[in-house]
Amino acid sequence: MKRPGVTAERLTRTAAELADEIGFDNVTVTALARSFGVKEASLYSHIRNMRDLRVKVALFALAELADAAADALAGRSGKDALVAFADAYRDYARRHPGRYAASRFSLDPQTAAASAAVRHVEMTRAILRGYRIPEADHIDAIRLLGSTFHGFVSLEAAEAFRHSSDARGTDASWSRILDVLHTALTDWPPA
Amino acid sequence: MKRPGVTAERLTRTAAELADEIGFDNVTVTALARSFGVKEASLYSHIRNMRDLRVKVALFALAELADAAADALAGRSGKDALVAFADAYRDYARRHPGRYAASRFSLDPQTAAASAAVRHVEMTRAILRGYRIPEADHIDAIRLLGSTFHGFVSLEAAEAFRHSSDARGTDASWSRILDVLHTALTDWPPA
DNA sequence: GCAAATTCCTAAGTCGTTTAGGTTCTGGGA
DNA sequence: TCCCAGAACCTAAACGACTTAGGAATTTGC
Repeated sequence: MKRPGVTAERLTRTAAELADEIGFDNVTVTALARSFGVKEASLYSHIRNMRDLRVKVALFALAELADAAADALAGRSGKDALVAFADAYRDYARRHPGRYAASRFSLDPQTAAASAAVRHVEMTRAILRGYRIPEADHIDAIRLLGSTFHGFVSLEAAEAFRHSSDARGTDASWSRILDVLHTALTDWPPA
Repeated sequence: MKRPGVTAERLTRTAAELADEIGFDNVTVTALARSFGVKEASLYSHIRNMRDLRVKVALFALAELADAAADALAGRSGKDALVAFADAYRDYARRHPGRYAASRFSLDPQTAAASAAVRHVEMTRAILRGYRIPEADHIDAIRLLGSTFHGFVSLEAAEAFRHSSDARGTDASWSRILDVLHTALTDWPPA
């Protein structure tokens, strides 16, 4: 009777996949144990508790997303970089809604500081260097981009754009918004 | 032995208050029943189920937020209106984090169409009329503002800005972002 | 081939959601 | 006033999710 071979890593991966299928919040010990053909209690040899697992999935998703963004960014600059970065972000969220939700899981300070979230900020900062924005304003610009990307993507995921009076697709709005952001960064208003 | 006098309305209000204290996701039948001095099962005379209650709280929050925004908007126009509207949004989210989270609860199409969410869109559209933006682009601008506001506010709630290398407060970034949005709307790039 | 460490199990307790069905309170008509 | 219909509340119980304790089985390394 061979053992299923559960490990913390496989648990994290499977939880991430499950999250994409049924939603991050619906990933449960029961469902996870079932997909390994194992009893619930057995999982606790590998994870401390459910929160611990969610953190692991969050870190996994953050790293994966950072990798995707880095790939998209490679060799690009200026508006090209901005769009590629933004698209990588949105594509990931649409391809992996559960993992994206996981990446939004609120981490405690030290965990966050040691996570790939740092790379996200660094990449955003790299994009900003393609524009003439005072160093002191970078933090504001980073927050602007982060807010807009995350806001759009999460509203899109929640289908909050579904009932706009206008039947226009979200793709068109997205590229328009990137145009606007590019212009805004280009003509960054002085303090 | 006087009866507690539970009603759907009081349940909704209490759930909203509770959400602000302990978080929208942590509002449970048990906690709610306890705060009314009543058994769990008794709540089911007033609501169909937990999801039903969450929807009620979402509608309540959406309406309350729309009222606050409308107040803020009264008598203002141009950038003044934009900033007042945005501030109303952010203030509400900070004063009532649980209700704000509730207002993000994904509603089904018909419920959403009958909700105060419609007023939110209308108010945003009203603000846009203060700028020279082609009617056809309004939907994009609405989505831009909605994304940025929601994105900022939710990242702020998740304390995602906490560990930015820069120790700068979020207030400064917020007002800067509003400046940038104002400029972007003013110099709306042609298609 | 054995001992230790690991993996997995059973059993059980807690908490949250929900239903079924019974009891008690309340208001309005006879 | 009395009563009775319907509303408000209850007990009991099932189910699912999370978690711990302690034991059995399997794998690993010597």
